Amino acid sequence: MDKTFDPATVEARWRETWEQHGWFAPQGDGQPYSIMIPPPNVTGTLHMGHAFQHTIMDALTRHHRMLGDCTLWQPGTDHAGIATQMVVERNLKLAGEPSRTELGRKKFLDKVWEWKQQSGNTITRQIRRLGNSVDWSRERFTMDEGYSKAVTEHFVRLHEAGLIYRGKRLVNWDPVLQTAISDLEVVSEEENGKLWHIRYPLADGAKTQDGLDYIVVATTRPETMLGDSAVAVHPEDERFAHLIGKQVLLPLSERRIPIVADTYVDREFGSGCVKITPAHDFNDYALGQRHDLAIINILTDDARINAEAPAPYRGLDRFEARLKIVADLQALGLIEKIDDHKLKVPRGDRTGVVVEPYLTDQWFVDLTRETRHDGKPGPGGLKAITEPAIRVVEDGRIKFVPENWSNTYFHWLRNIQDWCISRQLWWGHRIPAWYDADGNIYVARDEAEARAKYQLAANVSLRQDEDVFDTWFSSDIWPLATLGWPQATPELKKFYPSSVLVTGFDIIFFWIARMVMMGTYFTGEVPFKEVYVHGLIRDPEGQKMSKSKGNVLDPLDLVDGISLEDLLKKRTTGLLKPETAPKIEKATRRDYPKGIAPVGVDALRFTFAALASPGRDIRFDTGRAEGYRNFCNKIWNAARFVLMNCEAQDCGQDAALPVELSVADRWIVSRLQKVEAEAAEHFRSYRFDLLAQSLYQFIWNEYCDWYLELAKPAVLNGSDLAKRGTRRTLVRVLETSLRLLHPLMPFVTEEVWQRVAPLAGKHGATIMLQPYPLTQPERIDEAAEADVEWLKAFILGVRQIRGEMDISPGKPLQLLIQDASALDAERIARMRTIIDFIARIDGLEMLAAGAAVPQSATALLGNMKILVPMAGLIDKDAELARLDKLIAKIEGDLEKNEARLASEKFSSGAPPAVVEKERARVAQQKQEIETLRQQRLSVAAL
RNA sequence: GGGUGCUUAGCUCAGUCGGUAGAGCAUCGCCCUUACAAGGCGGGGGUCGACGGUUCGAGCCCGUCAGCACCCA
Repeated sequence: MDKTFDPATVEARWRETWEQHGWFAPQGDGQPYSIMIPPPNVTGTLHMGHAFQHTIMDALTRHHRMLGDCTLWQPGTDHAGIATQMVVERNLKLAGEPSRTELGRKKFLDKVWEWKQQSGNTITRQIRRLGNSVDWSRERFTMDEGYSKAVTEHFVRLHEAGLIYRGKRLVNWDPVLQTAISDLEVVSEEENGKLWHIRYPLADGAKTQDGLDYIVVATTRPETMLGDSAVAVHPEDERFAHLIGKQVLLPLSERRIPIVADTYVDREFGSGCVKITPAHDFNDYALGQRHDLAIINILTDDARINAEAPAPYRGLDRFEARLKIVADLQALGLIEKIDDHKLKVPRGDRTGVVVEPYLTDQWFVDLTRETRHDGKPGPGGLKAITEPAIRVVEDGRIKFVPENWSNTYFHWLRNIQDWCISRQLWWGHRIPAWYDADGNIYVARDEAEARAKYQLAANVSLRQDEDVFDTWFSSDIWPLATLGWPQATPELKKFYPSSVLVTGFDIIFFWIARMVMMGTYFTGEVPFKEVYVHGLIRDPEGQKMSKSKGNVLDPLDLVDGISLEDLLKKRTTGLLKPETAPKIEKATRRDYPKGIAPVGVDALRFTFAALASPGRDIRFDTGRAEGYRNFCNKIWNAARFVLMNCEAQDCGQDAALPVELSVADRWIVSRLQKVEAEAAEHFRSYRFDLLAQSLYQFIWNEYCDWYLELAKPAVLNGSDLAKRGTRRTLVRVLETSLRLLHPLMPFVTEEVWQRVAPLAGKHGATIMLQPYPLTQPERIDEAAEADVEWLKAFILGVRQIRGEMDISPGKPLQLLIQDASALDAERIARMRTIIDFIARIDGLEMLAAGAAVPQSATALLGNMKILVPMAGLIDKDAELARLDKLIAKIEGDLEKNEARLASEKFSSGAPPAVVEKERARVAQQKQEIETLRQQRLSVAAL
């Protein structure tokens, strides 16, 4: 074996072997365990969030596979309608090719498929590199034929059940993409704007209380006044009570519009009068419905002023129109004042342009009605879809981890709106609805079925709806359709419901809730039993990682390493705002002055696991990853040691031969049982951080730091029986540790296991199909643990003297022991070989109580004094300083403890056992101080 | 405005049942000791955000406040 672990070669070899052997596919007749991958965007690339999420899913998958479950991790990708269409459009533009609209629908879609062929395997290749054990033979894409059929099917069935309707509604309209987008795709942030106070003249000679012939409305969007159909005041606002029912003359448009009263109006805001534009504001729309107001749309699809508006404004962009309107109003003397104003501006999350509330025909899933929207008998969406989706979480059929995410889920579902599922895009599942010349709608699985179903003559010409479904209205059946739904396949029967969904909180609404709705609606069963919600990966400053901020990390750059120059290049090329490059460069130089050192996949995965504390985002720390790379190397070298000492030796594989187990052997086996129990518990509770900590601690601090050292004397000089026992323990504990660790660190464990397993009498083609270690409580040996704890304390005492006296570790020491208890003496006698070896002792003398002691440095172990004679070795002042430090430390503690014990409250209030423990501690500390003081006196007297 | 989470060593984070606060990285000293210098051994480093309450005892339970982050309106 090489002296250091080289991840790259090991990874390349194993990920191919595993996949080629088909070991990722479900096998055996164990109980089913399944995880559906949250399908990444097919044209995307792997980011840190994926790598993190996949680490967790792979750990769970490998764990259950090793437990003998029939385990499926279902992979696949999503077509990501808007995102992909935008990417392809941008590529066309960059390449100077014809635009989407110039190409036309069919040719454009060919281009998208081309792009998918070309870049669609980037992300799956990246997933492979991380060793993720997904069943590639079952890979699905949401635009696959079978999947698309399922999407159509679920739409048609919902439609037949009266849960889908088409209607003219205000939607969020992205004027660049020229499509409706959902609330969830709109991000509203506070921006600096203006509040225009505009005078609306009163009609018919009406006057305000102050005798003015106009009222003032305040608006943040003056251009919408072209579509005003009323002015509203609060019904209890005395200032305007006499004007309710009167009319104003809308400036510029010269239309008469009514003054209405509605409690929606905030009397304190602006002038207390609000202009009402039902076609261009959600609140105004609702108010307009209540008051039966006209709905006047004044915008085109690309947010220009349309022909409804007065001629001078037609064709102007909405922001140009705003300028002109304000100027014209000013010229007319109708601007009362203009204030600075902060307001929430809604922007499309893809384009960043201001989104318009816009009145269009769209398809909706009913989620809010008690009964069917079409008046036919049967439940509406509230009863049929929404309430059942709430109930399955309430009654525990779905459990969120951490639990409190269920509140977010409930809150959203209890305030839900109908779901607009149509998008004015080309890339996606085309809506299976056809229109005849009169605009009648026919919904069916295809045109032929539509004709048959609605008994349409062959000569009736039908035109299919141009729109496609919202991408989430296809991934909502991901757990079903990937398993073959609507067919009742064996896979569906076996793996649905899936065991757990692993995902980020940001898509609780987008995806989780919708899978629950659809899964439960169509099968009566939940799509997954648990939802593990993980945090976000952030940069070292705690910022979200994003391309535009230039702080993204490619997980594979951590795996392979990257130079500062290459990282800079990656982060600053192709920026939407090239002017941010210097800032990005500065931050990058600060965070990664030497670039990023390669750590390998195992270390990256282990880092994610170690940082995966529940309910917490992760600031990614490359230092931590490097620490875990060292852990891989530690394992590697521990294995080298074990192999050097055990290969071609008798390692006790033959169970018939007798063995002798040392106290160290029994200790490490006992500790192993406890770690196995912890691992099981931490997997059960999704505490990957604690799991990582337990395994790291056991392997490094117990197995490597202590057990390998303790084993050395036995392996070198022990009897044949002892050698066999220790070799067997060395090999078995290592082999077991590798299996324990395998779900987190698949590569290094596989590579090492291949070499170590035969020595442990294990034979198998791969560690990934070996049983996961389970605790055997009967092998816990508290006596051995106590012995070794004592032994470690003994050796620590000697090492502290060495360390602080600057005595070289190699220099053999003489020890004197005084005031040993019978147990101390017995332990010394029994473990003498180990003590001599590890502490480098070449003489140990038990002194009688009260015997004269030469000048020595002292360590205490209980009441026992471990003395290192000073002659020629130890500096008097150094020893005095050391003793003073020790004494001061114990005195500090003692003072606190004595005060506590002296308090009446404590001795009468605390449980007797606690008081007793405290007494014993105080007595012990007093004794120690006394001993150390005497020792100090005798050293000082030198 | 409503909600959630966070605040612990210089940095990144654990801390289970309330019983004297831990890890990694960084730092200091010694050591290239036969698995490992990506290492070994030893050390230093803390008013657990603030205040109040419950309790014999609070990092942990309760309340108030501050700061930060996110979600919803």
